[in-house]
Amino acid sequence: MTKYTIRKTDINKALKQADIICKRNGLRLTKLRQDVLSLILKEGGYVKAYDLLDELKKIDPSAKPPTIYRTLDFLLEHGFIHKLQSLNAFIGCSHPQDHKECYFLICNNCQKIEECCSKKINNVIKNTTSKNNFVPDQAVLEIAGTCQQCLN
Amino acid sequence: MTKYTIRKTDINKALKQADIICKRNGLRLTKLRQDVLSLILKEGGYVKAYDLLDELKKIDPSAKPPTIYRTLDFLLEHGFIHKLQSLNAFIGCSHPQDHKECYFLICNNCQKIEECCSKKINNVIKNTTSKNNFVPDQAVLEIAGTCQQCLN
DNA sequence: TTAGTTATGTTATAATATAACATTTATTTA
DNA sequence: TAAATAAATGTTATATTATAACATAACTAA
Repeated sequence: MTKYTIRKTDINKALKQADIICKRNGLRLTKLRQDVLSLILKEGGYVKAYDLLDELKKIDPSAKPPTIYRTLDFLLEHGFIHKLQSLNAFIGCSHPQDHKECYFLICNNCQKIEECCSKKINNVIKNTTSKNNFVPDQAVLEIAGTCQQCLN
Repeated sequence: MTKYTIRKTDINKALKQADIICKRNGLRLTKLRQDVLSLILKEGGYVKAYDLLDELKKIDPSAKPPTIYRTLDFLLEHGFIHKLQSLNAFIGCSHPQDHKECYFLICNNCQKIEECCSKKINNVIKNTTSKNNFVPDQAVLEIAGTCQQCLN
């Protein structure tokens, strides 16, 4: 079990890492993309697209829905963020180089998100798909419930 | 691995089963709820809420978005259907008495959905949550990719 | 039978997301 | 380096998904 939780101190690290990955892969981490990624990372938890748009407008008043959705698409495509399908929300990824899929624990009480990626989960997905002769492209695993802290 | 796929011939069975479950649990399977469940089951694959609304309007022209969403909520709550979070769509359940959670294989090519529920998946989810001291309420697992038939 | 609850009707609007086309900026190549 | 190409962003409009709020009707239990 590997736990990842983004800390404020890790934001710059994550931004630098994104920069490196982009350079290595011939991707353009434009100011807009940096700004949006930075806003998402700063948030700490998950963000809704239109809340993010409101934040972005403080930097660039001309920003509009396609501005944010296109940027989110870029960041998603290259693994810098993930989409939480059951919340229609987005969250930064602290380890974009490690893997494509991320699995999440979502606390219904405090809204905190915990990544819960593990090889065991990867394996059970692999076994499930291979038994069905199914070639997986993307796996979404989101477990909602109550986190440790909220249980006390 | 248990595979479930709804066949046309199973629709009536599923409707009757829903009826029995409702009676047993003091739930009211009203005409509206039956109609909507029937429309979803007849579809075979997944349905979008507004497409369903269009179908329902043929039976009840006064149907409006809240009509369909409230009915979907009832059907979801009692496990007669499931929501595919990554598609914003709904699909009938052929075995509502068996379990609450359903896991899905989603073919990006032919749009066919296959349930892929298994104890192994249940177990890995249990292990993941217990290691995190997390009390799960609902698990979403949706694996998108290419199905067997579409590979040929 | 009337009080309470559950379900439905209805209007309006909120929240999420994309299509389509114009313009600008970066990259490639002649 | 200039022109051609590709990639990113700007902009308008609209599509899609979902819920709030309040009125009425239908069932249920006392």
